[in-house]
Amino acid sequence: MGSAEVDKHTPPSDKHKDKSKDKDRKHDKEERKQGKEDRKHSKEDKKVDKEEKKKGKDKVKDKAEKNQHVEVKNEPLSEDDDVPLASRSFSQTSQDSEDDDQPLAFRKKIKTEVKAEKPVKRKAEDMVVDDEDDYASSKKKNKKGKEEKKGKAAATANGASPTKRVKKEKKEEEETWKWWEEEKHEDGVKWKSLEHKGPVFASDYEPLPGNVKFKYNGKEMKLSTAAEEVGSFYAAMLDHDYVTKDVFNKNFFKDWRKFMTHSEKEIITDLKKCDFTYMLTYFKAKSEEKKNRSKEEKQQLKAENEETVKEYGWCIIDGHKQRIGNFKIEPPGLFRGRGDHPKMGMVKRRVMPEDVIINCSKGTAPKPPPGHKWKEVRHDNTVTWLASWTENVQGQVKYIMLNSASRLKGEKDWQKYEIARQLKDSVEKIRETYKEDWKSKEMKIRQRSVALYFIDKLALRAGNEKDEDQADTVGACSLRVEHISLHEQKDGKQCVVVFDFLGKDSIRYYNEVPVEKRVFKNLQIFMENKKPGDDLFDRLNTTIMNKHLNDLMEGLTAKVFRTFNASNTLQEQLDKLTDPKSSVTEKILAYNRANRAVAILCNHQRAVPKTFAKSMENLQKKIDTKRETIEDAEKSYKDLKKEAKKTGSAAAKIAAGKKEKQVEKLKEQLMKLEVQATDREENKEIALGTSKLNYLDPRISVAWCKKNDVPIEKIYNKTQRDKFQWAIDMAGPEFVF
DNA sequence: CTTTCAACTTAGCAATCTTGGG
DNA sequence: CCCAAGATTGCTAAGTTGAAAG
Repeated sequence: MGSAEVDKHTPPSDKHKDKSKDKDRKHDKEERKQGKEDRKHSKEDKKVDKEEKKKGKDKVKDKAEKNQHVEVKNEPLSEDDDVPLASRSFSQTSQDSEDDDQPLAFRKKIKTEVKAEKPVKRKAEDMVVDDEDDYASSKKKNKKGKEEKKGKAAATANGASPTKRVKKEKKEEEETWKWWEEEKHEDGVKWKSLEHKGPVFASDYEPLPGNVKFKYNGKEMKLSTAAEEVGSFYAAMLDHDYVTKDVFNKNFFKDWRKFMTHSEKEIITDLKKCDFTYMLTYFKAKSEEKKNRSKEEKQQLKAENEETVKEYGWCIIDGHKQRIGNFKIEPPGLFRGRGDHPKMGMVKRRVMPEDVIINCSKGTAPKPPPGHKWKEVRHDNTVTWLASWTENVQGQVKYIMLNSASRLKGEKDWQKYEIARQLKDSVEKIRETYKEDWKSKEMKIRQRSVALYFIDKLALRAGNEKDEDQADTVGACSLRVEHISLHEQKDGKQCVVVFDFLGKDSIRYYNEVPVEKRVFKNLQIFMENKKPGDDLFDRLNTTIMNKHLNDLMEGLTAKVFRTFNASNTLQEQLDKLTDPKSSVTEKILAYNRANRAVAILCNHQRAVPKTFAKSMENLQKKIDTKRETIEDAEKSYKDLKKEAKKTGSAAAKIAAGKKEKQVEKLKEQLMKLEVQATDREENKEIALGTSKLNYLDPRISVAWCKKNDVPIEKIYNKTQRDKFQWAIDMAGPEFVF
């Protein structure tokens, strides 16, 4: 399945999230809203009124606050909305410097501990991976050579060579922990020991210099720090599309007023009368300045960043030092929702230590920044996060978690693909079952089976129900009547279903799919007597679906189909497209094409790069000149050959031979360029990264590389190799998904 | 049962870094 | 050496899922 559909995703002309189409959609939207209202009532006011909802949320907040105890005193959070962003002053810089003294000892200790442990862990099987290591280290050596040159330059400038030192240390850390050869934790336990330094907070707001003005109604006005900070969030976005949107402006202004002083509130009543342009100009100048910094400054800055990574970017989990994924707390700013988000423009508050829950081993809690306290310190080893806080716009919990190269993430990833492979074994039976269910007398079962068919055939997402205060997007279970249209005949095909809806991230999904007659009939029935805004599968939701799936196979959920479908397609396409006799370049094109088939299946799109046309043009130019060069070279080769024949001189023969080789080389270069052009053109509006990172069993790619003598780094960059270390190590050329 | 919550994966875009050609 | 195109990384929003609460 899949491969046949793969190419059919191409809609007539405008398959992509054409943002320009938003306007056209607005009309539909009104209708949908109407439909939604109807739905709401027909479903007996499932959705609580806003008023009530708010109450509910407050309740939740109360509860959360009651929950904070342990190790730290309860500091009642003041009504968050009204706290000016900068009201709690806390100097990041002073914290940094203070922490710098102590942690050093801390850091050192970590290092020696880790080092001491490693040699013991390394076993004989390490030989297997040694190729990799060799390659990596030789590459590093190269890099180091370069670095050293740079380092020298820096040395002359700084009197020291910081780069060199940093590099060396990096190398030491590089020794990999082969967690995949170790025993797993018992169920539910995620770690035995966990120690870290806590998150890094956003730096304090720096008030604007006095000469950067804000004008209201044409008159200069000095804003209070809090109002200025929030205002500057908006100012910085003045060039962005967002500020043309009503919802954005309305939300921003409403929230902004909460940060104003009483008198500011009285004066500033209309966003349209606000003039932020001086602020924007100032920000632009500043970023320009930043760009033009001297080399020394840039190096210095880089070194400082590396220093914070070294200090806060790592944790020790079960005795191993592992990288943290996002150790920085999100800075305050304006919420940028994707698509038509009702909350866009709202102010995302500054997060303080008092908002943050720390999770770690007992007795190892990091110190909060001076003058502050953590909201709570807990020691829950059934979860993987190191710190968390609740974000104020959507009320969601945000987490600090490990990097994808870590054991915790890798093990889960591995397990995910193992489940997908299990599905491969039982998918045929499952398909038989749901096809049988298309005939069921029970509506619920028939809806379920049709939805499952979509999930399986089209790799649609499950499609949870969404609240009114989120962008309106759908997936399989939440499709509405308006999202599909049925055509008995279309382009010479029978029983065609046309899908047109916004999925995750408001990315448009458009697809014309011929389906089995039975499915078609069922859809007709499901749509009977319904309005466009009504649910297509009104007796179905993701919980029902997943429960059913779990009965079919342990661990099976809707998203496993996506993983399975993607990985399976890659395997099939690779088998089909790879010519063992072709060059590495061509093999890589084949790989990219297989990858692309998956991306199309999963609807992973991207905006056409802004520079696409130009870069294509450049490439074409290069190809043309290369062709000319080849022509010339061939001509002179012929001449040389003639000459050699005529004179019979050895020198001439050698010259001819040289020319011949040159021609060959040039031809190969041309081929590479042409392949590159094809690849790029085909990739214009498709994003390969997401599937590569999240859906394709890395062992398929690793095996393919090994089998076809393609170096792994042609397929995976450094980060990806780190993430998939387990697969690189364990998959041999014989692996099949 | 329905709703809410917590935890974790998946997603595209923006910012930043690297590279390679002039 | 410089610059822009291209590649990589960072960021954080938006999904899925299972469990708890109501």
